[in-house]
Amino acid sequence: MKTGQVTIKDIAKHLNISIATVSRALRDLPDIRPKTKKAVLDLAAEWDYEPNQVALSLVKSRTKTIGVIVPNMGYHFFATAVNGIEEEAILNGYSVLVTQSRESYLRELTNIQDLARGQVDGFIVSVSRETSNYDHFSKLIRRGIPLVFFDRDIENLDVSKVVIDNVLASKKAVQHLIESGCKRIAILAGPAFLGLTEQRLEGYKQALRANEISVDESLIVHGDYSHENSIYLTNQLLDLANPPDGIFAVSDRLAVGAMVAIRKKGLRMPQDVSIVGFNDEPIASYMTPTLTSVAQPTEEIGRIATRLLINQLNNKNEVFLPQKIVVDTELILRETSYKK
Amino acid sequence: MKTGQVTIKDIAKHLNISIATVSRALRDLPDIRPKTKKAVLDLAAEWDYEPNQVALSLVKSRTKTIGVIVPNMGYHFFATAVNGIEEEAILNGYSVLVTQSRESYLRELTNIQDLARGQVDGFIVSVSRETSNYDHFSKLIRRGIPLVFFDRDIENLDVSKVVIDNVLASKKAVQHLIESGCKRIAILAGPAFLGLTEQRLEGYKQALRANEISVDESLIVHGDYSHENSIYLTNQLLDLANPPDGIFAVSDRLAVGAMVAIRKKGLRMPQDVSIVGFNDEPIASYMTPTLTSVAQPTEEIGRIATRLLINQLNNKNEVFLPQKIVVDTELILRETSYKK
DNA sequence: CTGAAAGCGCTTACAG
DNA sequence: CTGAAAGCGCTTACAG
Repeated sequence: MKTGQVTIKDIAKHLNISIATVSRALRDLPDIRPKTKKAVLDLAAEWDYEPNQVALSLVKSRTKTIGVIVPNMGYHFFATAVNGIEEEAILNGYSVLVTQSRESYLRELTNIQDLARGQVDGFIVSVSRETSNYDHFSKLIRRGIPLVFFDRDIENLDVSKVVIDNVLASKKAVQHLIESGCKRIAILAGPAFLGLTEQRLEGYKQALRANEISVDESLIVHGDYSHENSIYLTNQLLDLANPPDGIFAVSDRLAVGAMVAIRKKGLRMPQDVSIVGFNDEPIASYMTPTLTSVAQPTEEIGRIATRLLINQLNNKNEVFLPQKIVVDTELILRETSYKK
Repeated sequence: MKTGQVTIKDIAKHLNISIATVSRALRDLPDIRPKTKKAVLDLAAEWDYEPNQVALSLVKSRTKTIGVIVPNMGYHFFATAVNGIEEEAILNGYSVLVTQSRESYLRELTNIQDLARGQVDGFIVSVSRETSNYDHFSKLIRRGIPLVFFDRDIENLDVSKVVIDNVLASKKAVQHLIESGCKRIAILAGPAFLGLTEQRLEGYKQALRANEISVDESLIVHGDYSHENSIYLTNQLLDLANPPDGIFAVSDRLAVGAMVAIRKKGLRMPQDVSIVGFNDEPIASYMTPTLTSVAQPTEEIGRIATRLLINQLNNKNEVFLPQKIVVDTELILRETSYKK
């Protein structure tokens, strides 16, 4: 009985054959005497032999592993997207290595650098809120390491991406609030400087303009996605001399914070204030009242991103044409807004 | 300008020196002529050289990577625990590779097998609900690959673990319900056959017995942690001829489902039914009414597990004594139960 | 059907 | 201060 990690060398020595023969037996290659093969397989089983992937990766110059970097797995959206990525990766014989940037540029940078040292064949990334320097991505491209963005992307970078039409999704949400009778609609717009934030803000403005409602800057508030911040911002809105009667939150987390703040003020939803969230997380159905929200096909987004990446990986020597896939969203009507 | 992955061989050739010298220059080792070193460093920077971790791992026979296997990152508890693991790992120069079993034994098995092929130095695992065959863990131990359990563990296996005292935590929760006036207390007990389920059920029974309340089997219901299932089970309880006036749910997910079901029946909380959940997830504070719940130091649990594992990794040649760390829980009182 | 040799990208004694 | 050689665990032509 051998202890510790068993190698083909150990097996070869014990059986008095060459490592090449052991390798062939283990991989079920032809041209091997049945008796030899059986001896190798038996001993391998007895000794719990497992091929060393690290050695294999070195020989093959590929790891069959995809690196995924998301801001935070605690966000339901990312946990779901990663599930889609994993499913699709497994289907194609790939493993997935997930790391979080925790919204820190530095962390995103080191995660990329670490994994880019040969541990993964390519990356699927949703950019951290803090990231405004894109050199780490450019370097990846320069080094020929495939990269696909999803959800939060970066403009002007020659990579594939899968996103939703944020302008349109946001416009539809605000249009719904207008149609259900809201006159003063505020937006909890998320972190400033995030491309996604700007797009959703743009959709908000477009909807107002289309209905000849003037944009009131005091109804536009920015901030991170935390619960506490959302409560703080909502109180700020409700304390205005002329408070909003509708709030569009660009995430369900923000919407939930808003609901808690509104309830605490003794206001009713949707009678006093209507709310629309974004992402349609499970919590939208758990709240009282249940929350109207913009749904994205989150798992599918992960799957598409994975397909794009694997496709690029499989055609590394052909010319690469970055693709931008835009998936549809759907407004799910619930109790925090009037149906129309 | 070189394209593709640059190696020390490329640099050595271009500079007309040996790879050993390049290696030394890159790693800042002594005994190297400043001029040589500068030439190497400059070229490495120009060419975006990154050392190949795969090759390094092979040479060093260790990857400095910890494999983590959890049932589901979508559960807030595991997302939080993994955050703790990551923090502690980074602090010690380790990377973390996270995979999900998705509550599937088969998936847990293949995840372990894949990562055990040299990709990680050790494992931190919370066992899948389905797992009743432990051979994959025994094999790990036999092969000398360190393993630490947290939350959901397995008895009679020679490994370290970090857990809470589930019997005690559960007993305290039920005692609280009794003290706040509940006469008929039901338990949403989670998946049967999970060690953790049995322990929490045992605590429930102990609390009842200590108060001379007889155990009514119709008030004990099992099932998975899904929202739909929780609603179904709660309806079943509420439809009893003699329905409960208190429910102890062994997870907040179950408690939230129960709350939705109770609300739909037009019952009030805590006036008609009191509720206590488990884990004290953020959602406990978002619900209306806010949810009383048993809090565990989840991040800290992850950190402790990581410390145990790294410690074992650093002392591989010494005799190993498995440790069982039990951390404290705390009952957080909120609106779904009467304070006393 | 089997083995010797080269190589994947790196580190590490050992010479000089 | 630098290089040649062996080795980490494996695969892959190439001989025989």
